[in-house]
Amino acid sequence: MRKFLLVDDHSIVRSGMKFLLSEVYENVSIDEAGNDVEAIEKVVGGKYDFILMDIEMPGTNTIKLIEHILSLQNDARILMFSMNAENVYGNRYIKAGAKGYLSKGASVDEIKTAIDTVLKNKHYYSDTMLDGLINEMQNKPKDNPFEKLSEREFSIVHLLLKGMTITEISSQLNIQPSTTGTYKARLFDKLQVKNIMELADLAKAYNLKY
Amino acid sequence: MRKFLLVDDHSIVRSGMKFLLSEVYENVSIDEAGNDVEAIEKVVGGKYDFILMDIEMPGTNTIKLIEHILSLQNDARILMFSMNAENVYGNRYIKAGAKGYLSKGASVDEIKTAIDTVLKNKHYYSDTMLDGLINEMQNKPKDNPFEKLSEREFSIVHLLLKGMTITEISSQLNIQPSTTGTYKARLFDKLQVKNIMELADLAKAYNLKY
DNA sequence: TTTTACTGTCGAATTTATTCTACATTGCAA
DNA sequence: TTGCAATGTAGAATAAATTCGACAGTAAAA
Repeated sequence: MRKFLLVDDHSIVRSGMKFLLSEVYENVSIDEAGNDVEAIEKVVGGKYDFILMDIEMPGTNTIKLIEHILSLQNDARILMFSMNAENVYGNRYIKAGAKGYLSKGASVDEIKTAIDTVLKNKHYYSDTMLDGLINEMQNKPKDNPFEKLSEREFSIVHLLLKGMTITEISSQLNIQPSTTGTYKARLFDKLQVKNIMELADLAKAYNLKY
Repeated sequence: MRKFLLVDDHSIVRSGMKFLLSEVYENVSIDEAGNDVEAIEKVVGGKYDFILMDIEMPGTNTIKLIEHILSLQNDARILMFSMNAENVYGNRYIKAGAKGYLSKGASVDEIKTAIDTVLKNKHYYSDTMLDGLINEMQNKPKDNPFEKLSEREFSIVHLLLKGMTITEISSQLNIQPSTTGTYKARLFDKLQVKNIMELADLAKAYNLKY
């Protein structure tokens, strides 16, 4: 009899997953947790063969939760999933020790594949996440990604974060818009963000003062 | 034999709901739709006794979908639900003709209650939504600037907040970039913001979920 | 019932941003 | 000391965003 644990704050999702799992796997008992505290309680109560965890749970630091669970059961097989759009920071969860990441668009079949993969103690990555992973592997990340920026790029970040446009920045710094554009492209690349919103998020995540 | 329809882009949620419903109600056939087109197709194919619909579906104007369905079946009993945080703007859906609104935090029991209520052709409101409704009835000063936005503008805000570009939004919504631009300008004007950064701040200030 | 205000939508013109390539500098590692 | 990688900087070409004027439909107000 294998034991599965579902960690998600949406009871509907838990029910859905439970249904799917019970349909595919025989001889499994499926526990549920609606938040981090419950999750820890469950894991303290006994080891699990598989843990499926939602990434977005209000008031919960999922990374810490992963680490905490792993400290209680170091061979835990955790599969993360997100109900929202593709999470660019998916690899953070892998780094924290999760065995895989499943994104919103996943079909029921893909979910099953992912679970099967993780159950075999292998890693599962959605395609979109693979890119990010490879990228990161290729250039060993410094703890603070903003440290990778040059002076000029850094100042552009600040101006950008103030909501200034390329033209405004350009005239303030007395350089050509194309130059500013180059900086922007370079720094977006270095920071692995796709738009200002993500830049802002990242800045907040590293509590960059601006 | 009653007919239910589930409209949601997450297959997991559909499975979950299906499971819940089939557990509670006997003699029901449950159809699924993953987007607006499928939903319309289903409704055209025959009336439903109950329709459960997710509020957040990419590329779908839920309000329009409600209206469209109602135009096909004017006695349709539609219950809206959201996987995201409490939606302060739930009344929009009621106004459009939905019979009720169920928010993220809903427990399985609450979901059942809601469905039962709607099935009896009565309205169901989550507590948090009631406050908003009462507020509106009392004509309290609506200090929330987002209330001033039109439906279309509102959805643009969301997409914008996701970091999407004008072009991306335009193709997702199947409208011209110039149109999207017009909305953006209008909503920026209504909200008195100058750039996305300010929009994001404002959204956070009024804890607009996105 | 006419008028007015708001909406959803565009096209064209214009302004901005982005991309790509390029080229000096400079610091540092081989 | 050579040589490469990172930097600061542009120009040209291209792509995208913005502005502006317009128009029809609708709901609300007078």
